[in-house]
This record gives sequence, C-alpha cells and structure tokens, in this order.
Amino acid sequence: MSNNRVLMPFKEHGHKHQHCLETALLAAEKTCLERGVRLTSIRRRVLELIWSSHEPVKAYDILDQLRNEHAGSAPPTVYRALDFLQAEGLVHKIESLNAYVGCAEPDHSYQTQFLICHDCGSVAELDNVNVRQLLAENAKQLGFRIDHETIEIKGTCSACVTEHQ
Amino acid sequence: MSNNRVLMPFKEHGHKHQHCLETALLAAEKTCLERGVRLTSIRRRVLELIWSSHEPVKAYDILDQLRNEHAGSAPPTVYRALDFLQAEGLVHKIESLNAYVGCAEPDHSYQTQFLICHDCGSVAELDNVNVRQLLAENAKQLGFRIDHETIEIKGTCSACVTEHQ
DNA sequence: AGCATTAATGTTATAATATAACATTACTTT
DNA sequence: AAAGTAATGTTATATTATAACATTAATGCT
Repeated sequence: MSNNRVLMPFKEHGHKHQHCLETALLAAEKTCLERGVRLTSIRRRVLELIWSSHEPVKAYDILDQLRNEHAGSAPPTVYRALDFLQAEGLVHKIESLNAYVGCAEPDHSYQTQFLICHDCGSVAELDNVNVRQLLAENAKQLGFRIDHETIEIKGTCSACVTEHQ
Repeated sequence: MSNNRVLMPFKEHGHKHQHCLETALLAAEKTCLERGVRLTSIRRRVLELIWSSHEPVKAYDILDQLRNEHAGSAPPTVYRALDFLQAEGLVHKIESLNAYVGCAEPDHSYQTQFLICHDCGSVAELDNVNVRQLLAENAKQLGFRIDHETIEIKGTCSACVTEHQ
C-alpha cells in the first residue's frame, strides 16, 4: 500500500540527468502540440535551463544564461516564459524559495507536495492522495472552496541525512 | 470528532477585532516575559500593525505606517522586527503572498496550515493533526527529516462563497 | 498571395521585496 | 562607571517582479 506517489524523486545517486532532461523536453513538446500552444524557442530554452538539475532555479539565474546567448534578453523575457510554463503545468514555482522546478507530469491534474532538501538543494514532487483528501474534507467542513495548494516541506533528504552521520 | 483544530478562525461576521488585537498583544507580552526576550516598542508596534486585521500585512505597508510615526524608520527596522516576531512564533510569513499574519498561539509547537481567501483576503490558521501525521509518515518512508512545513491553501472562504451566489 | 488579427518578443523603466555593512544608542552585568 | 551585548539608525544595494508601449512573428481569412 501507498497512497503516496512520487512524481519526481530526489536525484538518485549516479542517475543520468541527461535522461531526465530529454524526457521532460519531449513530454513538453508533446503536451504543447496536443494543446495547440506554442513551445517557442525561448520557452523551450527556459524549460531546459530549469531542468538542468533537480534543484529549483532562480529567474535571474535563467536570465544570466539567456543573456549569454541572446543580447535582447531582459526580465520580462524570463518571466513571460515562466508564466507560460507554469500555466501549462510544465514548471512549478517553489514559493518559499522564489525559484522554479520542472514538472515531470504536466498532465497531472491534482495538486502536489514538494519535499525540499536544504542541504543538497534538491526537490522531490509527490502526490499523496491522503493529504489531498484530508485537506479537501477539512476545507469542506469549513465551507472553504479550495483553488490552489502550496505545500512545501523543508528538511534533509535521506542521502544527506546519511552523509552527516 | 475532529483532529482539526482552528488556531485562528476566519474573521467572523461582526466580530470585535479590537478584542483579537488586545488578546494577541497581551499573549505576546506574557510570552516574551516568560522567555526573557524583549518586546521592544518597535517590535510591539509592528506586531500591533500586523494584528490590525486578519489579513496578511506586507512589510512595506508596515514601513509606511512606521514612517508616519518615526522618521528613522527604514526597511531594516521592519525586517528586524519581523525576524524577531517570527523567531518567537508571534507572526508567520505567508510565503505565497510575501506577507505576514499574527499567530494567536505563540507556544503552539507544531506546524500549522493556512487557509487564505483570495476574495476577502483573510486567513485562518489550522492545526490538522492528521495532515501533520500523514506528512510525517510520508517523510519517514522516504528517509526525509522534516524541519519546516509551508502549507498555504488558497480559495474562497464560506462567507465569500455565500456572498457570490 | 495579401491583409487583418492575434500572439510573442523587444525595450525601457520602475515597483516591490529583502539584505549587507557599519555606526550609534540603549540596555545589562559586573 | 566600565565593559559587553543587544537593539536601532543609516546608507547603500541586492533580489524578485511587473508596467507600458514598440516591434516582430505567426495565424487565419478571403
């Protein structure tokens, strides 16, 4: 049993990140095609930079990179791309870090939870059905209609816990 | 039955807010006295401004007010007070709004959840034991050691749901 | 193809949020 | 009273994000 599904795991030891990246970009292209929205080269590049690791990426770090590649880049360049990517569920903003992570499952229709290791900086994305249901019941009792959940759990991931022993 | 305790309810219709405010300030004074920390006049005033409503208050709104009262006020004046108040559990930061709310129970030792109405702007603070436990189990399974939980649920409170019918 | 419409990007400026660094003042302890 | 610590004052700047308007690119229509 587990009602807890891992959408994106913590970076596994020795995992080949190039694969995550390629898979994510292919999924994004497929998704955008199906939805009839345009994954322009700027948007694609921003998504790629966000997927360059499993750590949340800051908007101005993306901007610094874009500026190396194209002189016309400015804050709106990045924020517009981020707005698009968020709207399509291709990236999530981590509110408590003001940073952005890629989403491995843009079609996932439920709100998820993030575990954030403040040691190695990496993030896992979970869908714990029970958590969702509890919050839903809870809200219902109070007559509260949920639109959006921000659930960000900070701590130390197992790899880093082990390392510090 | 309910494992869901309301630490701070949504502003009730016709509630006398002056009472909330006074209670909160008395509790804060008591708490600081017991802990041997100083609720200086700046800190007290910032807390009071945050408790001026049940809506999260922005740092620069606090600053604007402080500037009316005392010329020497500057961003650090506010952020230092906020740091202190957060460290003592007297206020919480709502990460998804970059704003601060008062905490009615500074001695409460567990992480709580916030319901935020984006219609009237007001906030409720809950301690749902089940949510806490689920997340704790979940983390344990993954070997993740939790330090801090950010749980901010946005939607429409019952009063606003009713109003819009 | 040519034209109109919409979407995306370019560009400049500025708003909003937060911290660094060092000086001064006020409290606390001895 | 002197020393040590905590709090505040002060100036500057870093970080995060948006507004507003101009230009270019893509799309849809006839």
